[in-house]
Formats: sequence, structure tokens, C-alpha cells
Amino acid sequence: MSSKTSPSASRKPEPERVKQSLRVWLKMLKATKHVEAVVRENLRVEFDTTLPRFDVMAALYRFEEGLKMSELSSALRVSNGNVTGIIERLVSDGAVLRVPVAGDKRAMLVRLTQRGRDEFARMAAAHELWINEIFGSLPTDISAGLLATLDTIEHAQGLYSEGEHDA
Amino acid sequence: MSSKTSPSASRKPEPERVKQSLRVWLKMLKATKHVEAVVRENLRVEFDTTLPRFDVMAALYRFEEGLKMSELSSALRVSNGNVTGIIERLVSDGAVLRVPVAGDKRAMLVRLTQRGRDEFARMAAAHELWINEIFGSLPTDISAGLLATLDTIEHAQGLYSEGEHDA
DNA sequence: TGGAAATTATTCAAGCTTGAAATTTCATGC
DNA sequence: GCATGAAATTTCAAGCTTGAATAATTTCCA
Repeated sequence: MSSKTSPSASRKPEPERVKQSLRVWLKMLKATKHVEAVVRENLRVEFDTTLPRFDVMAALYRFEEGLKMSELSSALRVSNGNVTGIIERLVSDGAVLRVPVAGDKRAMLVRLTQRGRDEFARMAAAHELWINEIFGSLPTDISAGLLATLDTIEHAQGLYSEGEHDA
Repeated sequence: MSSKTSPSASRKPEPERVKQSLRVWLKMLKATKHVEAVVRENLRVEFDTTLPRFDVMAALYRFEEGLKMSELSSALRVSNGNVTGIIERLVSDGAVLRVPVAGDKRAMLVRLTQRGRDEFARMAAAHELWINEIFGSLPTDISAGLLATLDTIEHAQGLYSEGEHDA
């Protein structure tokens, strides 16, 4: 770990590089928050729902057979207790169904109801358009470059949070 | 608005472009959340504080003379009531001071105490290193390109949330 | 002046989020 | 069988976040 020539060597990072790193991060954070705010607002106004609910439904939509609570929380990278509350509300709204897992009395399988599926399908279609409204004007090569750079960032550090990678 | 040749024209966006937009957004969101999680965790473990508190202190550090509550919330782009609670806790921790504004009995000026300034200075120094740990390995040209692309994104849509721009 | 409108801030209810503790159930080894 | 630890989930306290409602003050302008 921490070779002498690594750009992240622990001694004396060049101030100009640090400054640029900070600039990039702050701008990335700002842009992301901006897009998130747009999505949140649109979900609220057009579908009377929230981003966390949307995220949960997206995960469940993808796994038609359902997910265990623990699978769900790790897929969304949020805490266990968090998902409990969101699912609770989705269940009482009739969008989600809880079914016991055969052979394991601890676990619960969580699945979209038909109504939940229909509802999410509509939201997802709108969501695609909102996102395309923002990102759709990027030239193809720029877009591809951005994707590649973001990939780098995601993997470009090993000092903190050496968690599990892509699902 | 919405010219016939605009890439975000309201009719029939090309599916391949939409798909790419979605890919880029999801990756950007993921990368941002990853960095945020690192910062949050480090703030918690090394300084026993939270990201919202850090953000508030960063804004107050920048404006030594202090900020009004409304200026603070609009600088951070969060709701009014939100700031109230965070400041409340910072005040009771001795990091922030409230002073009435001369000539306006409604307004309150909020300012870091010396202790708050010292505390933030230490956190900011560490924060720079964490961020550089992640972004510092990006080649200069890539980094500059990312910055430019993010700028584009921030300004690349006028349909939703036509809010005020940079401070 | 005097009153409608705007500004500033707090309060409130609802929901999101976390990390830790508690609970129940399962798996393993002896 | 049975204890011990691991796994799945919920509960909990604390804090964050929002949008709406309220309250106090200031501004504007007729």
C-alpha cells in the first residue's frame, strides 16, 4: 500500500492539485444536487411521491420475484432500519406486498403489487424524460468521457471504505 | 423556448440517447453518493460531526462577518426551517453565535465563534486530503474536462426549476 | 398615515437516515 | 440435544429535510 510514486501518497500533496480536486468535487456535488432537486420536485408535483420511495420501487421493479429486506437495503446502500419505514408506507399504500420466505421465519420477501408496478412504470417513463432533458444535450463523446471519468472516480481510492463493488 | 431543433424538443427523444442519459446520471449519482459517504464517515469518526454541520460551518467560515439565516439557507440551497435546527445545535455546542441585526428586529446574524473557526479549520484541512485522495489521481486534462462538462449540465436545461444562479 | 404586501425567522408534521440495541430465528459444533 | 454465534429484521433515539403555517417586522405606496 501507498507506493512512493502514487498520486495519493500520504505526504505533501501538491496544493494546486488539491485545489483542483476540491473544485471538481464541489462542482460535481452541486450538479448532482441540482438534478436530484429537479427529480424530487417533479416526483412530488406530478406523482405525489418521494425520491426514496422511487428508489425502492425501482429496485423492486427490477427484481420481479421480490427481494429480502436485507437484499433491498444493500442494493440501495442504505441502512437496514431505513428500508423498514419506507416499505411500511409503501405497503400501507398498496404498492408493495410482504410475503414470508419459505424455510426462514426471519426473512421477508418484498414485492411490488400490480398496482405498484403500473405506478412505477408511469413514473419511470416520466423520469427518463426529465433526465434526458438535462443530459440529452451532451454530445456523444462528452457523455462517454464523463461516464469513463466517473468510473475512475468510483474506483480511484483504496484508503477509505473498501466496500463490496457493483451488484 | 423549445425550438424545433433543440436536443430537448418535447417530441420523441431518440431512445438510444435517453438510455445513455440515464446511464450517465445513474453513474454520476452513484459516484457522488460514494464520495459523500466517505466524507460523512470520516467526519463522524474523526470529528464526531455531520455533513450538514460541516456545510453550515463552511459557509460561515467563508463569511467572517456572519450571515443572516436567510442568506445561509439560500447559500446552502436548503429550506429555511432546516437551518434553524442545525444552527440551534451548533450554538449549544459553542461553535456558533447569534447576534441581532441592528435596524431589523426580524433578522439574526449568525457567526462562527473562535472555537468554531478553529474547529472548522482542522476539519477543512482533513477534508481537503480526503477529497484529494479520491480526485487527486485524475489527470489534469481529464479533471478540467469533467469540470467543463459539469458546468454544462448545471446550465443545460430550462424547463424545470428556473432558479437563481451562482452567488 | 395606514394598511396591504413582502421579508425574516421559527414552528410544525411528516418523512428520511443513520448507527446501535434488541429480538427472533437459523446454523454449527460438540 | 443444546449452547453459542451468525443472520434477518425491527425498534429506537437523534438528527436531517421539506413544505406549509404562523408570527413578527419592515417596506411600499396610495
